[in-house]
Amino acid sequence: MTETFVFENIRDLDLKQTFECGQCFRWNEERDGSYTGIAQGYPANMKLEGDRLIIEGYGTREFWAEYLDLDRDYCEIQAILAAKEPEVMPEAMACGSGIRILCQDLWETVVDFIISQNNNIPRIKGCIERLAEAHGEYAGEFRDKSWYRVPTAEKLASLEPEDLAEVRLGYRDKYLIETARQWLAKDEDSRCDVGCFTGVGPKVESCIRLFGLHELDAFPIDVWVKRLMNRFYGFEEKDKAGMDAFANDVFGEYAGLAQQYLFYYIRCLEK
DNA sequence: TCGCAGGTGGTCG
DNA sequence: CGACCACCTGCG
Repeated sequence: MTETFVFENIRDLDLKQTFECGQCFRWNEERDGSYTGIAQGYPANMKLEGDRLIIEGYGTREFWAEYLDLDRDYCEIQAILAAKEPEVMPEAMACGSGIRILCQDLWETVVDFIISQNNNIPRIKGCIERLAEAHGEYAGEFRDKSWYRVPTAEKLASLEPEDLAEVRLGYRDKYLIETARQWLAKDEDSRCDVGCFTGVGPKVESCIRLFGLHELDAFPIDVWVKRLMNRFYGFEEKDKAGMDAFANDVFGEYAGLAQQYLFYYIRCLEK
C-alpha cells in the first residue's frame, strides 16, 4: 500500500544534487523533475515543490526523514566549512548547497561501492539493477514496474561467480561473493570495520564509511578528487597522503561533506 | 580500434 | 613500503 508523505519547510535539499552526486545509484529523474527509486526495499517517488517535499510510495514518514537526513542542519555545517576554508568552499557550496548525505543501508552500500570500483556510473547503475532483478527480494509494484531489493548477504554468499555471469559485474563478482561470506562470519559491530572486506580498498572504504555509516569525516579520494585537490589546493595528484592530512586538518569532522561540495563544484565548472 | 571509467589485489624491487 | 599491472565490461 503506497502512501504520500509531505514534509514542510524543507531547506538545503536539492534532489538532483543529492541523487546525482555519486552516493547512490537507484534513483532516476522523471520528466517532471521528480525522482523515482528504491531504498531498503521501499520504492518511491520524490518531488520538491518550493520548500515542500512530497514523497509517494512505500516506507514510513520516519524512514524517509532519516534517509534524507532531514533533521540535520546543513546550513550550519556550511557555515562551519566556510569559516574553516574561506577561499574555495563558499563558491563550491553556493553551487551544490542542496546536497545531503543519505543515510543508506550498510550492506547495500557495501555492495554498491564494490561494484563501483574502476567503473562508471551508467554501468554501475545497470549492474545494480540486474543484480537486484536476478537475485534480490521482490519489493512490490510501483509505477508500472516490479521492484527488487539489493540481494542479501545470505543470498550472495550462496552463489558462485558463474551464477552472476548474467549481471556482468566482471571481476567484481568474486569480490561480492567473498565479501558476502566474510560479512556473515562477522558480528554486527565488526562489520563496521569495512576496510577488511575483499574488494574494499581505501577509496571504497571511505565511500562506505561516508555513505553507509554516515561518518561525515570520511574523505574518499578518487581520480576526480585528485584533480580537484590539484586545481583548488595545488596538490600533486599522486600526493594522496597530503590530501588526507589536508582534509582532516582543514575540514575535520565534515570532510566528507566538503568533498561532496567540491566534487559537485568541479563538475559544474566543467559543464 | 583502443583507452578509459569515481580501484583493488598481487607481485616486484 | 611504493610503483606497476592485470582485470570484466561498455562506450566513444
